Amino acid sequence: MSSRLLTREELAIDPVDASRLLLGSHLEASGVRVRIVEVEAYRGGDDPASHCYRGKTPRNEVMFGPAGFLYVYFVYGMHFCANVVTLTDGVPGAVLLRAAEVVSGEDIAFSRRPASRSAAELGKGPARLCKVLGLDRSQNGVDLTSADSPVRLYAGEPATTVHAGPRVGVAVAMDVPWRFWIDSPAVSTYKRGGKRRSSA
DNA sequence: ACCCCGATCTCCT
DNA sequence: GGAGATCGGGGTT
Repeated sequence: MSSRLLTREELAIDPVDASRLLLGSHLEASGVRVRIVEVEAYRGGDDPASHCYRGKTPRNEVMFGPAGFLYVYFVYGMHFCANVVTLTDGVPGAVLLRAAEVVSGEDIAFSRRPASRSAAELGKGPARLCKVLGLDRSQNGVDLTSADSPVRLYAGEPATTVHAGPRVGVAVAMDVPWRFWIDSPAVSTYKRGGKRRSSA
């Protein structure tokens, strides 16, 4: 079981490179530990799909800060999604955690998501992943690289085979394959970019 | 004040 | 496996 925390220096890289680093890494919070199996890279002003595309706001502020912090945002009026901030202070970038396998604390994970009908389903999706780890906006901005932090990120086995494809639910920049995943039953099923397609 | 955005659950086929 | 319903917040006007 990997117990080495990833460092801020290791994470201060382009989110596309950080994605490969994060696949296979472990995230631990409130009694549950997961292995990341699917992520998406987001940049800043040059990435129209990014929360930071139009500059800094109170919500995306954490993405502009130093690497190694957790960026949590609210979605659909009832869910949360978690990202690992990358790059350096002043340069926005993050990796969205889309899916993970529960490696310990499975009983707690099931208690947080009673609707799950299999272990693979526990963290199969960005909001589900947050749910099993107990992540919400109160953890926005916590340091993932500190042993004292409520949420910690550990180095994992380097991924051997990494798949890539377009990001989920993103109607722009369909040509950039910045969704990355490794083979796992917990990888979310790919849905083509939103069915609503305005003329953008 | 308004518009746009999106993940999951629950049926149903 | 697929389709429809569900909701609140952020950003811009």
